[in-house]
Amino acid sequence: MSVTIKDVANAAGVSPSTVSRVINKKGVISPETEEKIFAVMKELNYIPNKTARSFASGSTMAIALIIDVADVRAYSNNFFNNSVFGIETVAHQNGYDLIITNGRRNDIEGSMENIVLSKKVDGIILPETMVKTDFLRKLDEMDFPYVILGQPPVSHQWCNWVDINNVQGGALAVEHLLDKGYRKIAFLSSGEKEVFNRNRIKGYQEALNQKQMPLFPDYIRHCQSSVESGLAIAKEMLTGENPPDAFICSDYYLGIGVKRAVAQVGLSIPSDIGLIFFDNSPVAELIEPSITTVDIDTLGLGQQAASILISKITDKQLGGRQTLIGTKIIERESTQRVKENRI
Amino acid sequence: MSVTIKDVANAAGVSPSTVSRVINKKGVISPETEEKIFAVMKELNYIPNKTARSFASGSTMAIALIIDVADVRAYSNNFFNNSVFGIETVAHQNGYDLIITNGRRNDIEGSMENIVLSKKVDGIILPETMVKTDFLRKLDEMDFPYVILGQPPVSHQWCNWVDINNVQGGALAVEHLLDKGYRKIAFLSSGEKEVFNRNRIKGYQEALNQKQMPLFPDYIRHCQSSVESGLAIAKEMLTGENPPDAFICSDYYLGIGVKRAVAQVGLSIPSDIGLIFFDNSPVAELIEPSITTVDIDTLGLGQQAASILISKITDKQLGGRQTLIGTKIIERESTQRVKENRI
DNA sequence: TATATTTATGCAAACAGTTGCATAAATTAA
DNA sequence: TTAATTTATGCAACTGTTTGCATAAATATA
Repeated sequence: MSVTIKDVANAAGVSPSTVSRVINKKGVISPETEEKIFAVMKELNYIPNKTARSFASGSTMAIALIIDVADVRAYSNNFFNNSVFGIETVAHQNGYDLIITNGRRNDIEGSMENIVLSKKVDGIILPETMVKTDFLRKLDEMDFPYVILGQPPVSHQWCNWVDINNVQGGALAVEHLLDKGYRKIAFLSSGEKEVFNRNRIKGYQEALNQKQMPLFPDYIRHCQSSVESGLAIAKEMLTGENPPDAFICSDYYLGIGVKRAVAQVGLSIPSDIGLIFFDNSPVAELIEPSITTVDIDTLGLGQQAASILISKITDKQLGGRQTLIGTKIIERESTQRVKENRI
Repeated sequence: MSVTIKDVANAAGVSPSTVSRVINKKGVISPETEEKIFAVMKELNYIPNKTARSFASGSTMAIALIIDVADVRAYSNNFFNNSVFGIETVAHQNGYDLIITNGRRNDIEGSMENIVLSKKVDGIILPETMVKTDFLRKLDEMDFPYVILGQPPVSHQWCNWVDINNVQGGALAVEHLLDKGYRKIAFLSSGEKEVFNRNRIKGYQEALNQKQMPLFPDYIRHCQSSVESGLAIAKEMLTGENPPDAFICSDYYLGIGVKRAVAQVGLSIPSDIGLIFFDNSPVAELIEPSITTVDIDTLGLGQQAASILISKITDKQLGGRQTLIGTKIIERESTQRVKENRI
């Protein structure tokens, strides 16, 4: 049917093992033999059969990304998109194929069976939200390489993980708003349980403390990730006692909610109220006023995760790597309390 | 090392072939034997080795999606996201794994080698933008299953492809605007070459003809996919002779550009100017006024593509399938020239 | 009861590479 | 010149599963 290593070997007058060694650059081969074999491979259009190689060598040269639809929205619509590109790019550079598999809520065991135990891939990347301690323990027992996107439970804090530096993001947002003259900064989170929200709040609190600003407990509110939720809570806060003069939101749905609330109570952004949301979605620069964001490098997140995973596959002795990907403020109109002095 | 089919066979007192037949539900097996084997498999935690199965059977139970970063934006940010979920879901339901591989502009041959010729997958899905006629011809010669997302060149119009019904989308947009009382409808495309733009324009023209409305050639403008481009061209049209009173845009960047242009020339949406853009991005309902969109079912696109591909893999005799996925109008404020009579 | 058919299972080859070990040839050291 | 070492290659086993063919046992048919 198709050309095999034997055909190449016969045509080149050598044994299949020699051809194999040329392909894999293993062992010592005389320059003439090597040249000859390359020529024959080209002539016969020989492409090694990946399945056979995996089978014989025991390594699949593939990694899997396990995802859950729910996660995709956790960071943003671009999260998946960008991270996948990052992962795929690095994987490809290193000769690995990328398999995408949906964790299908709570069926992480299914993924385990489908991908890990069936020897389909050499390593996996999985989001923190899908982590179950048992599952990680099994992986550890098997010495199976994995990297977590996000920060895992404390029991596994020394495993390989990569996360956005959400603490820093929260702090940067506060510092930026203080810089711009806002003094009463509220934080709307998209959920109490999410580790990333907790970290952002941590950064928010630390920055306020460090700048010796008062910390109002009821300025931290956990909402759902929706425009309606953001609108309702922001409106309540703005019309209550001790209203804030700025909001940091965990995602753009909440941000849009705040924007509407501000309009509804007759105030305006940025002169009365400052607004920042996390994740530099295209929405931020398309609406009016444009919104200052905390940019999170999801592409870098994916690249880093893939890179660490591949290192671990290559060298199983490698110790844990914990990486935080820095965030940065992208300044737009929504935080310009004082008109900018443009040069 | 790990449990193999032999271990199961030994433990159950049968031959490996019998175990294999149980796993694959092939041939006739006595109920007692089957039961026994299932019990042993469970007891030993036996998981078949996928690589070995692929190797022996010649089918990998995997499909690949070949993408190019450029395409991701062609339809929208959600295109990739949603389509991938659609593909993955259907693939998984049928026992297939999904491999994502970046076509890396113009290196479709590289993908061919990496994925197709190396026997890594049983079939591929690839976007029309990556299609090269030679490449398809090679696939045809090998009788290798593939499905195209979008409409391929005429030479391959009878191969398997799935596309959004862009002609219908263009027509629906026109009909909706006419319904709402707009009479001079312009179309801003995101590029002259793109097949989807040409189809949308075709639908636009057909609908206008059918409704016996005049067709102004300079109402069709090809822009770049950017806010700036949309703004510039819309402004030019609005301030020129014979200004339109409505715009259909190929994507939301152009749509936002039009929105800004309308504001800059002192008109307003929807009372003076109607606006619709393609692809129901979240942006559409977050900005003010909210924008009527032509919704394209990218999830369905992916599902359908995977479904057809798998049918083709299963039955190579199967003839070509050409599928158009219907679009629909999602009505919002930007096309309410006359205040809606709410009940 | 003998023969034909069906049912259930085993045997062994095949899939296409990789790799440890053996070995012949070439080179270097003694 | 012989022995030791290095270099280059081949041999053959091995990876885990599938599957065509053979066959024994059970059942149906004559």
